[in-house]
This record gives sequence, C-alpha cells and structure tokens, in this order.
Amino acid sequence: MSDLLERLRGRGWRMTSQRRVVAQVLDGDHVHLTADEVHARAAQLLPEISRATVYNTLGELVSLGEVIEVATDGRARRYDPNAHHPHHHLVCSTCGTVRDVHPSRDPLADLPAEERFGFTVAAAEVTYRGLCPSCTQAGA
Amino acid sequence: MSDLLERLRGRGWRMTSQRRVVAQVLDGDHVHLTADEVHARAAQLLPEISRATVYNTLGELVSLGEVIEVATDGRARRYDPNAHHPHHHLVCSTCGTVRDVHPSRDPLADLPAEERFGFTVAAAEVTYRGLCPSCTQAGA
DNA sequence: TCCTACGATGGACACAGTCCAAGTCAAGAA
DNA sequence: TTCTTGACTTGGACTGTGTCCATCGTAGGA
Repeated sequence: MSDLLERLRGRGWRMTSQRRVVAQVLDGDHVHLTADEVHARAAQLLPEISRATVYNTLGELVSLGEVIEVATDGRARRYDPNAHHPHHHLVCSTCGTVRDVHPSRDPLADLPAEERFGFTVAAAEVTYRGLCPSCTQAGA
Repeated sequence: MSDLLERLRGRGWRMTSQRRVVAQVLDGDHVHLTADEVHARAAQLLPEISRATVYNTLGELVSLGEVIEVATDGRARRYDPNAHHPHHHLVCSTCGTVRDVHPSRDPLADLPAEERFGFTVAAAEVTYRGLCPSCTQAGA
C-alpha cells in the first residue's frame, strides 16, 4: 500500500497524517469497508480525524481511480482498494460479507448491440448473491 | 398491472386505495422509480397518501417477489416492477437513467467453483454503466 | 350492519452523506 | 531555519433516505 502513497505523492497530493491513515486502513485484499468503518478504524490510529476528512479522502481516492465504490445494498457505499485488478463481487444476502471474485468471462461482451439502446457502454459490474459458508450452515 | 392486483388479492392482501395507487404508479416497462418518486406520483392520484405507507407497500411488494429493488448508485433504491422477466440494468453515469437489458448469457454460469469460496450462490445481477444517447451528445 | 384485525398516518428518529466558514499545517521559497 | 500560502482538516449544521411507533381508520368477513 506504500506504493499507493508513492503514486499519490507523485500526483501532487499533499501528504497529511489523515490521508496516510486512511490509506493504511484500506490496505489489504477483500477489504470492503463503509465510510464509517474506515472512520472508526482510522480514529484508532489518529483519534482526532473527522468524518468529513474521511469522506473527502475516499472521494478523492475514487476519482483518482485508486479505490472503487461499491453499492451492494442501497445502504452505505463500500470502498474497495483493489482497483487495479478487474473483479466482481460476491455478497452474502444474510450477513453482508463481500468477497472479490473473478468470473471466466467479461459480461460486457454479452450485451448485444440491439440491447444497448444507443448507450455508449463503458463497464459492467456483476454482483453475485448467495449465502456465505457460515450463514449457509446457520440456516440449514 | 391489474393481474398484479389479482395476484395480490389471491395472496390474501387487503385491497386498499393506497395499495391500488402504488401498484398503478409502478405499471409499465422500464419503470425504475425511487420511493419518493413513487410517493410523489401516488400523491397526485391520492393526495393524503403518506410516505410510510409507500415504503411499507414497496417493501411488501419486494418480499412477495412482485417488484425488484435496485441499488444502482448507493443513493436512493429504485423499484422495478418487471420482476417476472429476468433482466439486468443499463445505467447512465451522468443522468442516472435506467433501462432493462437482456444479455445473451447468464453470468452465473461464468463463476467457477474455486471462485465461490464455499458460498451457495443464488443469483447474479449485472449493472452496465455508460452514457445514454442524450448525455453522449451533450458531452461530445 | 357490526366487528376487528390489518393497514394508514404523521411525526420522531436514525443513518449516510454533503457543505461551509474558520482554523491548521505541508512543503516550497528565501 | 523560518516564512508564507494555499491546500487540507475540522466540527457542526443541513439534506436526503429510510425506519419505527402509537394512534386512528377501514376492508371485508360474520
């Protein structure tokens, strides 16, 4: 994730302790935190950090293409730092756990021209829904 | 849409003027209204209808499987009455317009077992993103 | 027609996110 | 090293979306 900090510095980002902490919290695979979760974890490292700063920083990371915003449920958006490896999401309908997954085919290729209604189609996001192992067991 | 009312009556729904109006508002293809939009349109037909009733009714229609809830942007959820014909969504990144689309392939088949992490996968939703014809033109 | 349980109401509340004026500080200049 | 300045942070107010609840109203069966 320090490469992220390097890239950001290279893009002229002013490096502040707040931004460092947010980047640090977003480190790792299968990380899909809400803004408030990011704020809570960041506050453990830097207690005075404000909610507004977390929102600002996440928004900037998204518009720089370093983090992906995921809307899995119409509640809080989640932030996925794994932006440089194309992938989709598998969501547990019960507990909301999210995993990154890699289908064998790009769904973009499967939308025929006559189903595009004149749109310039740029991307396809797939959300797979089901039950995670623990919720499957709990429900059985 | 009167088949909808019939089906609901058959399921023991008490038929009220409020529920009739909500069902009426949701009639048609390519309808993807937010709860507040449904409330606004319903209020034109039945001015006293309350927001709570619209939310309740939409929630019931969703849990009966008559309407699909769509989270395209992490803002307001949208309600899609076209629940009996499997389809996906094409969303304009600029104006938020939503169209129903039918890809030539089911993405569920393209998620290999080793990418399922023990989940019981039940469904796949695809959101295609791009620019609608008018926004493409406006941006050109 | 009467009853009553189910549904509607509206206001309070909770949560997610945005905005803004004022204060702070990173990093380049001297 | 200190100075300077504009970018960044802060906290609180505000908006939009959705939920909850006590109370009132009414659909539809007896």
